[in-house]
Amino acid sequence: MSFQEKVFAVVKKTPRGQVLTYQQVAAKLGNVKLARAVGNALNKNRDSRMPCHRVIRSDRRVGGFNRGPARKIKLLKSEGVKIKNVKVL
DNA sequence: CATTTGACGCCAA
DNA sequence: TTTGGCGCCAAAT
Repeated sequence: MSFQEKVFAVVKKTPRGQVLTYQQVAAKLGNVKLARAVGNALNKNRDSRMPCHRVIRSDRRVGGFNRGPARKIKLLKSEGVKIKNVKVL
């Protein structure tokens, strides 16, 4: 199982309305420092069935996304996650 | 095989 | 509070 597949699995588990941090995902994979690689994996895989918008930064900012925060924020809000500007609650 | 890239995280100025 | 710099890792070049 490749690194990205693991990331994929973890993110897929994320319940609707809940968000994970890259750090948290990385921790599940065994090492917190993998946070970067996690984001990288999502970026490269970009699977449509992968709720990558539920993955945020540890400082609670939305973090990276495709085409500005709007897209991700919108999706998150649709799932019941409230956002204050770029901050996730 | 050596470097660069990137959706991160933390700390010091 | 906002920058900038450094460390860390996987995948792409």
